[in-house]
This record gives sequence, C-alpha cells and structure tokens, in this order.
Amino acid sequence: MPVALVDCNNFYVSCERLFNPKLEGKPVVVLSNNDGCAVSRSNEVKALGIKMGEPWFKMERIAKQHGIIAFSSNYTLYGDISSRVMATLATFTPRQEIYSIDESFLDLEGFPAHTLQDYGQKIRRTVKRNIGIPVCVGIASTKTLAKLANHCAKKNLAGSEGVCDFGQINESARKALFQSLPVNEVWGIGRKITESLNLLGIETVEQLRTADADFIRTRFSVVVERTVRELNGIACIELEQAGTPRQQILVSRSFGMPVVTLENLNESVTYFATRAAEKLRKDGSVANSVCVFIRTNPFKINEPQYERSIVVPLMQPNDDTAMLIKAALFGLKHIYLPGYQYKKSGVMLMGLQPKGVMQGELFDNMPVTDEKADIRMKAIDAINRKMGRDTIAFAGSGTRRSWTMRRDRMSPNYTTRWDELVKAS
DNA sequence: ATGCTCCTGCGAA
DNA sequence: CTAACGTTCGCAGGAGCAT
Repeated sequence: MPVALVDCNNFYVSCERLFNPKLEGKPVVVLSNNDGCAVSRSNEVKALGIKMGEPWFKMERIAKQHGIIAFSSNYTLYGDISSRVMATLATFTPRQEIYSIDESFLDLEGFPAHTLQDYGQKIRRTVKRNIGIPVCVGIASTKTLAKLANHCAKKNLAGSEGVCDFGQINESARKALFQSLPVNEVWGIGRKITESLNLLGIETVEQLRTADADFIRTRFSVVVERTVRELNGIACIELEQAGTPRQQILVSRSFGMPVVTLENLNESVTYFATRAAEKLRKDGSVANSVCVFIRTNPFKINEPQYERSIVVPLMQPNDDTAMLIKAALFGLKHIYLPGYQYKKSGVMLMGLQPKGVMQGELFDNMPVTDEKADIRMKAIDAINRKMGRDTIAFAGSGTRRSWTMRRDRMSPNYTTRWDELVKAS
C-alpha cells in the first residue's frame, strides 16, 4: 500500500554545486537548451521571484543586480549523477519506478507503518552522504498522494523536515492541510484544468478530493476522475517498472541563429536523424515511418511564419541510420519553402516495434533485415560509444554546423571526461 | 452502430 | 551593439473513415 516519492531538490543546480561548492548559498540558475529559459533554480533565485520557465533575457537585468550565476544545461553531467542517485534509491525497495531524471517512486509495501518516517530520513541521509544530492521524500497510500506529500516536504509544511508521511497525520490536520493547498499543486492538474476547476468553484485540494467522481469524469476526463479517487486513497495508477520500450522517439532543437537555406536544414535534419537512430537501436526497436518538421520563430510576430511537418513511411521497419536519414531528407525537400527564417527542425521516429519479433503477414510485407547495414551500424555505435559522439558521423551532418544551439555557460563534464575534469581543477 | 487511424490538446519533468 | 522564449514522452478524446 504505502509508496514513497523521492525527488531531488533543485536537481540541476544541485549537480552544479556538487563540483563547485562556492556556489553554495549563492543564487544559481540552470538554463534550458539554447540558453533560453530557467529550468532549475536555487532557493535564492526562487526568493527573487524568478519563475520556472522564465526566459533568460527577461531576467538578465535582475540577474546582474543580484549576482545570479547562470549555467547552460549539461545533460551529460545530470544524467550521470541521476543514475547514481537512482542506483542508491534502488537499495531501499524491491520495486522502483524511475519516473524522471530527478524523481523515483519506491514501493514500501510490507514495511511497518510507524517506521516509514524514519526510513524516509534514512533515505535522505544516505543519498546526501553517498552522492551529495539533497532530496525530499513524500509517503502516502497512492502515487498522487505521495507526490502531494513530497510537495509538503519540500515546503516544510506540517513540520516535515524533508520527509512527509501522510500516514502519520490525523484526519483533522490532513483536512486543514488540503484546504490550504491550491488545486494546481495536484499531480495531473495543470494550467487549463485548474482554470476550469476554478470556474466550478473548486480551488483547493480538499474541494477536488470531495468532488463527485462521476461528475468530474463527464465534465473532464477519466484521467481527472482517477486523480480524484487517488486523492481519496484509492490506488488507480500502477507502479511501472522499467521494461516497456518507447513508442516514439523525437530529436529536435532550436537553432542558435536563424537558418534560411535548405543545405543548412539538411545538415540539422541529418544530425537529428542520426541521434534518433542511435536511441532507436539502444532500445532494440525498429521504426516504420519518419516524421520531419521545420518551423520559424513563433515569438517573432513581425516576421512571416511557416510551420510544416510530413510523415514518410518506410518500405520496411528499420533501424539503419542511412535509411532513416534518407527518409527524413526526402520529407524535408517536400516541405521546405525558401525565404523564411527557420528557428527549429526535428525528426520523429514513429510506429516503433521490437526488432526481434517484427510480425509480418506471413509472406506479404515480411521485414528483411539488411545484415550488412546491421553490422555496419553496430560497429559505428561501438566506436562512438567508446571514443565519443560523432567520432564517426555521416558527412551530411556537416562540420561547421552554424545552426547549433547556444551553450555559452557550460560547466565541465566532471564525471564523464578526464580532460575536462583536469582542466577544471 | 462499431472499430480503426490520425490528429490535437494536455500535462509532466 | 542587438536580440535573445526548451525538449521529450504518453494518454485520452474527437474527427474522419471504412465496414
């Protein structure tokens, strides 16, 4: 019954601080790709009123004023730290769901109820000692409630000291707490649904919990109905353990500067298709179609706008980079129009299925694996894994890459590159 | 009336 | 100096189509 949600505090900022302790106590922010928006904020930055997702250029003035230190996002570093945290958390439960780069659900079924608060503290201490990352723990009878409990732990509500176990608070305290929490704090209740709920007079978590589930289902959806039931302690959302492969793979980026020519778009699309194909093979899947899209900058309202995508079916379900690039470029040629300032492109692999058991209708449409291509891609993957990305690349992805994203504020890859670690020290 | 595929909207981190 | 606003994934529901 009981489940814990462990969530790292200000995760990307905490990763940066791990290798640069001078950042402790200072206002630190990590920016999204292309140094665009704030995606992780230290408590000092939050206190300055800077919101999640705020564009960097809008906060630059206040940032200079208060000495905010900004980093480009270093996903190689965060991914590596994340896997260490997750491995540590795995030792605390027989069943773990890694929900995101900085969050994990732990099944605590069978653990004595009165020991859970201490167990949560033990988890915090261990992660802090072994990895150095601060985390908060929420414990409750459903995943939705555990998320909410985690929020309370983060805000230090109900005297939680980093761990909040809803099983340990009495009914009247729980009610008061839920009445004080706005409904948008609930997992699954975003901007739009909050607006609609507010129009119906539902503004607090307690009001949503006591709402009529059938009414909520007809007025909203089965998803929101499940949320209401979960708030009442009825588990509707299963713990998902790793194993189910992805159904689609998307690789896309905004460009550091506007792109006009088909040649440059070709380069970017070749590069993205290459990255996507690597993920596909890592999953052990094949794709049956490739979607490619391009678009101008929607924030430049005075410039002519254009956005288009196209799906290119493949003859056979496939995981060969060369074939996927070919399909993507074929699609791009059809949707490209000259004369626009393009800001972004992307490649999506769709109709994914496991490579091993590609089902065919007996004779018709039987997938034939191209063994030579297979061996070629395996060799390239192995070399790039060992020697670094793009040691062997497809020529079409270019070498100057004028379109690559801005990353002016990168920290070194402390844990994955010896040379960068040495330079940093 | 029923069952599909495709597309869009929404939410999450 | 200016201009500068993320990425990736799954799910549900409705539209459109075929049967």
